[in-house]
Amino acid sequence: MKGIRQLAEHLAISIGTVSRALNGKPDVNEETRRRVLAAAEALGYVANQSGRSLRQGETRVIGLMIESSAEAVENADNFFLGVTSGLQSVFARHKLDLVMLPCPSDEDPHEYLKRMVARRIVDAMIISNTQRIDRRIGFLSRAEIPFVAVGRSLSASNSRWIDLDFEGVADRAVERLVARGHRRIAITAPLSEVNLGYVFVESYRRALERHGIRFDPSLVIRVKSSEQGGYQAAHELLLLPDRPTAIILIYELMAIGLYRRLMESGVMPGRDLAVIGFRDAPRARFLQPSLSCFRMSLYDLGIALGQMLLAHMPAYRVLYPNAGRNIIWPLELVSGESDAFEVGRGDKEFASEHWSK
Amino acid sequence: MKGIRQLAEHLAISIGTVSRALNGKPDVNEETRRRVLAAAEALGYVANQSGRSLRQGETRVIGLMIESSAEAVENADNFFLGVTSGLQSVFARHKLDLVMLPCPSDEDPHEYLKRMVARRIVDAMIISNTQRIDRRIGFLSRAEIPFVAVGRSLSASNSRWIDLDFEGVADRAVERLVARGHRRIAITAPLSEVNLGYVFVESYRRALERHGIRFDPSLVIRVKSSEQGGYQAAHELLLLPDRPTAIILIYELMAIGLYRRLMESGVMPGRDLAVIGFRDAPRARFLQPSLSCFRMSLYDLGIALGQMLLAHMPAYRVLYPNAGRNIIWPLELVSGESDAFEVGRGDKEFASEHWSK
DNA sequence: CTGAAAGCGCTTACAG
DNA sequence: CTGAAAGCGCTTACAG
Repeated sequence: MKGIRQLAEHLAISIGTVSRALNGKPDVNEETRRRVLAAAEALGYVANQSGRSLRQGETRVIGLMIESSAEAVENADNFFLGVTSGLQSVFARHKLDLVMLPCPSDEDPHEYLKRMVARRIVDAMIISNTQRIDRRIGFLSRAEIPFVAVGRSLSASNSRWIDLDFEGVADRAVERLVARGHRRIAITAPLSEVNLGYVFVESYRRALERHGIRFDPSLVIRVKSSEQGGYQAAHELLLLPDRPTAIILIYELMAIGLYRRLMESGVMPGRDLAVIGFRDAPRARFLQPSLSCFRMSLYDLGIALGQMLLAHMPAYRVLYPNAGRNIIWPLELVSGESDAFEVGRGDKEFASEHWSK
Repeated sequence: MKGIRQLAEHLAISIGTVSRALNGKPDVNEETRRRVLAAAEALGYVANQSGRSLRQGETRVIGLMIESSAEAVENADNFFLGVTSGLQSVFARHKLDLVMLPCPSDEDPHEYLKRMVARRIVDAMIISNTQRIDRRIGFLSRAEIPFVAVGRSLSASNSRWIDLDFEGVADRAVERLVARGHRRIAITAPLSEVNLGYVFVESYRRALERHGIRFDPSLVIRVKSSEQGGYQAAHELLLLPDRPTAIILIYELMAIGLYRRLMESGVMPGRDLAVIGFRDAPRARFLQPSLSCFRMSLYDLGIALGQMLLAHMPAYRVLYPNAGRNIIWPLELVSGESDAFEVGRGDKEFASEHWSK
């Protein structure tokens, strides 16, 4: 089966009618439609997307841009694959297909995005790994390409994003640790300009200050967001004068390397150092002691992203009137053993007493 | 900037000449070409891919089909993202773009593939997660869509694939363990019909028999290829009568759950049970004791896949005369502590003595 | 070396 | 309810 012309010929009918029947237009005789549909099915006909796209000015493809740099690969977990399922469940209802666009490591993400958009491979985009200043946002806005960002950005003055609740996580982590007597609490931050690093550290700073603890920049440990980075973070932490009694990680898998390095030095997480992770991951679930961390549903996040995107595409807007502008995505604390102890000024007993009165 | 017509108007030149200049056709005045290129750059013109595709009958997009089922997400690591970089380095030379096509969990992979191909979103495909019998292979062959599979299949009688060297891995793992006195060696296998499971178990069986060890089906532990599956595998192993002294894992991250379960029972990997993993992964590198496993370069695999695919696309065939049909991809053993001990008939001393003479 | 024109496979006003 | 025709944005024989 080649094209619509052959199908029409086979049915002895015009291509216009075939097209209308296939696309569910109302003004087609039901018997005709039935025959067309049956023949298309039998002959395996599916409309050539290039023809449709050219005529309609849309591709019915949504792009999810991800990074495939060496570091991204090294750190990769299932985040985007998890989100993908949720996105697809929304897009499938409108016969939109999702493709993942991996930006090569040696290409500037902004240039890559421009190329993809200009080529008109997709109708709309989901971008991620948002930078503090991100030129992609202005570009997509000016080009009038509907898009949603995973992660807020200073550049996103007038565009849509969903971001994880870094403030909430930092708040609750700090509060929990302070309640257990911790005063010197370290935190990890990414090396790159990715905006979540700024947001997370700032939230941590404010949370500390609310509890009357001075922010100490030397307790912000900048490392890669990977297992390796966790190992490095533990290494740096152990070298700090007046060693912190707790650490908050920005990425759950860092706990794997962190635990390893601590144990090499005989420092026991959950006894000598409190550790709180970020998202939970299957990998981190097998850590011993189990990791206190924050949980979320990637699938639900995907659904929210998909709905928010459709809410800003002219063709679907009316169907998603309630998909608000920006969302801070909540995470739920999962209590583990990695921070299940109390510290005091001098000894652990003091902390317990102090705490119980 | 809209289309080629506007660009041509702006240059006071015909669209045909603009097109030829942009596409590097030889019969264009160099001065004209320079002007066209400069104007395109200045005005941000990039050819609309739908128009090109329709006219040329090709999209210049290559698809990499991956699974996004719940289990795939759960088990996901950086395998495909790693391969992606290598693929792109090959495709970039020919201005081909790579998109990842995630098959939704609730859609049959065969139907999904048909839809993608029929819509003509891509010119060629890389498929993965090859099943023992895989209808996608016959479909792509009949449709004359160039493709390469990651993983061999019984269906691939006349098509191209690259697969990991499961035989070599099983051989060397068994040989290494037997040399250290092990006779009861367990192995994990996937629950699904994915072909690598069959290949791996069969290679293990043959390796055992070469060493005069009878194959015992009860030592093939079928679990999910994930951390959770590793936990389950350890659980089942501990319940086996006449407990095995060694286990070979088909997926490196299983070691994380396996270690956890073993340690819960006071069984120490590397002392009470020898463990050999498959590929190494950043995650598994932090295990203690360190995991003996097999290493490979995902980037190089991506390059080989890309070249093999291009070697079977009419437009590029001549450029890749040496990209053979099928490749068994070698892996290199990385010696860790997880199998660094010897066992004997009765006690460890015997084995050492036996071994040293 | 350049221009004018055909046509890739569709969808969609328009006419009947 | 159906058909004939235009046209989406390109590339490419063809003529000059």
